[in-house]
Amino acid sequence: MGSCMVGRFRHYFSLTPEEENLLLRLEEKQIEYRAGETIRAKGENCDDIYIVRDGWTIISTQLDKDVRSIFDVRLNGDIAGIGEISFEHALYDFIALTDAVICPFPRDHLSTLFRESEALARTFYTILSRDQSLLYERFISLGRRTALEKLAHFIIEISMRLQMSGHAISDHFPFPLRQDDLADLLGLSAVHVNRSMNELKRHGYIAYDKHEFVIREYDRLLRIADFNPQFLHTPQTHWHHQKKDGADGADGAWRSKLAPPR
Amino acid sequence: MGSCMVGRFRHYFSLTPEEENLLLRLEEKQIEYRAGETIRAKGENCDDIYIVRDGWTIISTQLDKDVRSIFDVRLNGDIAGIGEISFEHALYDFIALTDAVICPFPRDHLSTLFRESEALARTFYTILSRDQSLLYERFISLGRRTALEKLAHFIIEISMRLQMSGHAISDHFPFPLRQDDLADLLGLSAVHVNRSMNELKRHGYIAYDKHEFVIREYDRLLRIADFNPQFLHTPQTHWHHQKKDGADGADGAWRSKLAPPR
DNA sequence: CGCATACTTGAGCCGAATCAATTGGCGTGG
DNA sequence: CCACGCCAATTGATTCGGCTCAAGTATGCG
Repeated sequence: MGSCMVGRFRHYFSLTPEEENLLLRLEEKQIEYRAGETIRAKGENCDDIYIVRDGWTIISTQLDKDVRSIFDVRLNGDIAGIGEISFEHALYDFIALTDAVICPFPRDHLSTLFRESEALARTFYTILSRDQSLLYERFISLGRRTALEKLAHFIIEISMRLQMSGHAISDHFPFPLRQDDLADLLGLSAVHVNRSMNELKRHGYIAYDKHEFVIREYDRLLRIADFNPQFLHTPQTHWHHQKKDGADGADGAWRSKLAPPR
Repeated sequence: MGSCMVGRFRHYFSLTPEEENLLLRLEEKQIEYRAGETIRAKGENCDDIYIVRDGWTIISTQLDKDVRSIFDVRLNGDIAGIGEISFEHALYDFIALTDAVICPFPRDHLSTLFRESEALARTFYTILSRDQSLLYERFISLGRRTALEKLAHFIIEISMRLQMSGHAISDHFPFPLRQDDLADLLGLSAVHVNRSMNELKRHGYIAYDKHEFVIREYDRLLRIADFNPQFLHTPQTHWHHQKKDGADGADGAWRSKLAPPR
């Protein structure tokens, strides 16, 4: 089996064998974690950067006995820990939500990689850049959206990220987040997450059983969430759902082209 | 007069003359904007990266006729636009709040700079890294803090950032944000910002006249905000306020050392 | 002086939090 | 195979922080 980074970078341009080797080096070491285990706790040494190779993980912090904040979900092919590169000790927790396979590598590998290949460096930036706009979009959720909108937006975000990282079907996917995880991620109470999720379900927009999630009315969700796919570098081909019920003035806004990396 | 980047980098290590020249190159071009002007609008070409040399600026987006979200305030010495490096068109607006001096430079300059000096590259990362933890901290505000806490936290953040970027006194500074800016930044309504600010004022924790801001009880604010200075790379010497009224169990938490950049 | 743009204050309402209790699945051990 | 306990999900009742609407006050500026 290959590397998940190689796959991801191929998303943007074709790699030379040397570049492929450089990337593979980042995933030389693989560590398995069980659901719930802490990959790297706040305060620990943070010389390493991580690639999530498999499983769902979160970056979070425990503010108090019973108040937590989750900053991000890191999935297959995502990078974690660059935000703390310049600190001596990690500022936040990095935790496996499900069983997970993680590839840690020393941060110096990055410098080497950048030195060896301009294209890799650029693509690395591309990915980091996407991650930041991801944060910005969740910012909007936290600051300016209702519970229903927050949930709709997050569900779509996840569905698209999963699809981009190789998950075949975008409207049917595993969803290991518990309701209190969603709460801490979206700035809600678990109780209210429950009510809102059930409202989405009752309307038939979504369905879920155990931790299998189904999006039944993609475009309805899109409209609720006012979702802007630009920030994910989503190629148009990923967008077939929007077609039906297309008589919508705001449509053009997200019928946008992929920004080609340069 | 020198470069604000040079000053900022010196904060972390001493520069060789060559490195200083590389940095100066980033600020070769300077453009002045008037308060309210848009430096770079959403949708525009974003080949440039910006250094804020003087003035207050924000990164924001207009979601609707009367709903806006502000992601960040960029001050003297801050960098803007790297988050969009990989996109063809800017995703967010970059706006001058006060009269401002901005130094745009082509993104390629960054690659050159990275190639020429390992130390500069690392410090650049240090700064970006701080910016991300800044975002994370505001995340906590948006998701898990009350209006009073949000305001207290933001006020302290700004006061410390200003001080770090050369502003002499940390508890007395200009504050050009209007109440509806604060609202859009912290996920509140302008009306509620008003009430909460006045509550802080009534208690005597802060004072402001026009756009001059005074922090009267720093440690009280710190306690309200549950502020963690670690994420700003704050050297201990900046911390004299905490001394008085020190009989506080949680004190040790933020009496932490600066993480030296490496 | 008159208009515009903040800021301020009050009244009423609503979304979401909190508290509390119940349900249902699932693993463990008897 | 059932009893027990745990934990997530669910549901109801109540409270509250913050929003909206609306009116009034500064302050500044052409």
